[in-house]
Amino acid sequence: MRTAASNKSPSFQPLYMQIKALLMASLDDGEWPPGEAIPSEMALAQRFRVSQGTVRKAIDALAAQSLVIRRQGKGTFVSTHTEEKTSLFRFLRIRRNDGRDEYPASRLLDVRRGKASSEVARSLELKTGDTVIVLRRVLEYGGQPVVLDEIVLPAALFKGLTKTKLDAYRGSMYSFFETQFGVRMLKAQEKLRAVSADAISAAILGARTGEPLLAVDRVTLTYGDRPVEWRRGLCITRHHFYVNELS
Amino acid sequence: MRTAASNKSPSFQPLYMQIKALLMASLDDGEWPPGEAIPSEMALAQRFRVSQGTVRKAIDALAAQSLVIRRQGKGTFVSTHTEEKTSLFRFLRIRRNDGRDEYPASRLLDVRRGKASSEVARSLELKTGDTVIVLRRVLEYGGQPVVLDEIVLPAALFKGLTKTKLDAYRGSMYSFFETQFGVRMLKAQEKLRAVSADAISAAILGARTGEPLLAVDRVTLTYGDRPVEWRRGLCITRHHFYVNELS
DNA sequence: CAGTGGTCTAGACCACATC
DNA sequence: ATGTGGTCTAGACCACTGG
Repeated sequence: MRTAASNKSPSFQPLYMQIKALLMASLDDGEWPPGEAIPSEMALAQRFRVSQGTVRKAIDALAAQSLVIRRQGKGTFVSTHTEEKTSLFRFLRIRRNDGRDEYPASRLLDVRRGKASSEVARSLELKTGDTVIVLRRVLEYGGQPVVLDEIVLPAALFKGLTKTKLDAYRGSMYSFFETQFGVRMLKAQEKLRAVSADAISAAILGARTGEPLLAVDRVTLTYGDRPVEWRRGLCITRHHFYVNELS
Repeated sequence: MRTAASNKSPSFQPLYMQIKALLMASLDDGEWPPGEAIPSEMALAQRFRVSQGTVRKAIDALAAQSLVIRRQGKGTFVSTHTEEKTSLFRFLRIRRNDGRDEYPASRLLDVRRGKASSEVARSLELKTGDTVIVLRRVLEYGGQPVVLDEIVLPAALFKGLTKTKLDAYRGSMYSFFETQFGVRMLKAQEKLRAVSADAISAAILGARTGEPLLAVDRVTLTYGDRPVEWRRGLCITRHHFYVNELS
């Protein structure tokens, strides 16, 4: 039985992909907030008038992208940067040399408004000179500074962001963005290079000027692959490293 | 209808996972060589006396780990480092700053036998002092040296590897390992740091002594997560970077 | 216990590749 | 025309969670 729209061969898209797109649109709209359960597979099957198996494939595809998390016996939940460590620090790749697990503390240095450089504008799909918010913060492991981040955000999406508010917030930065501004960081593209520490960075990180640092440039994307954050992290890799899995 | 072995609740494993394990064992045995097609889903379903859908889930799981590649209308193929660019350079994360696609040429410097250091022994699950083969090679982009690799292999797995044979081989190093020694590189774990160029590396890469280099330590695994390669790459990131996608 | 996601099956049909 | 993987359905049953 086919009750949903049929699709002849040219530019064919499977039903479950169409369902997936509908679900993604609802997620983008905020119909189900982060951390909450989406309707059950049966309920969604009725809503879209397809079989449960088709909804299942659509949800599987969303789960593969970490947009939702399935929990057997409980339901399917919109993923979030707010809850346990594993989702709080989903994008954090810095580890200790000695293998001990440790999650860093964040210390905010300053928040200012500025204008997008041409490089940042290109990355964030803004016009050069558009207003941006620039944060600097340090990640500390065991009290020692390890990463200096400069974070650039489109001002239009983060109206009213101030140092005071961020300092008062308890939780990760992405959790803050998610709960206070409804901006959800879904995936990111990073470019890594080795650079020499400049005097300012060296002072903040307790490094020598000229010491090699790992530079991590990140563009973070939300629904529809819209870029919403640019950041550059400078990491001192004396006692830490950046981890990656290839497959 | 359930014709295959049933499985009561304690330490339950789904049928398709058992099938997946059987398929992986056959892959490890070399029953179907890299690049070749495995039997059709229907044939496998009959062989294991399960439904086609169950075989499908097992193969889907293998495909998700890139152990096989599905090609609609043609079959399912054992993945390889030998064929097109995309699989030849599956593990290569170095890109040009200007965004142009380019695949590097490899220039082998030397091949020698040696003894495993304690660090290498730990990574490769050998005993300190076990015999290893050590290669050094340079990756060149547009004729310019960009990466200096030191590659350590357990001698027991690569008997008869010589510089002459490797120089004569046309194709990537992993393709060489796969076709000549039956050692298949399936996944890898990398640790990245920024370091200062020593005099030797600097000379080879055309860098200044002390210039920051990206150090990429890699342990590569084959079936059963057995480590079969340790390498350290030193990359000059003036005109190139290491790319990574987070999700 | 009821409700959720997870597995397994059987069969029909579609899209793609090859002959 | 045939054979491959890909989609979709419907129904049965299993495993996990929470009241």
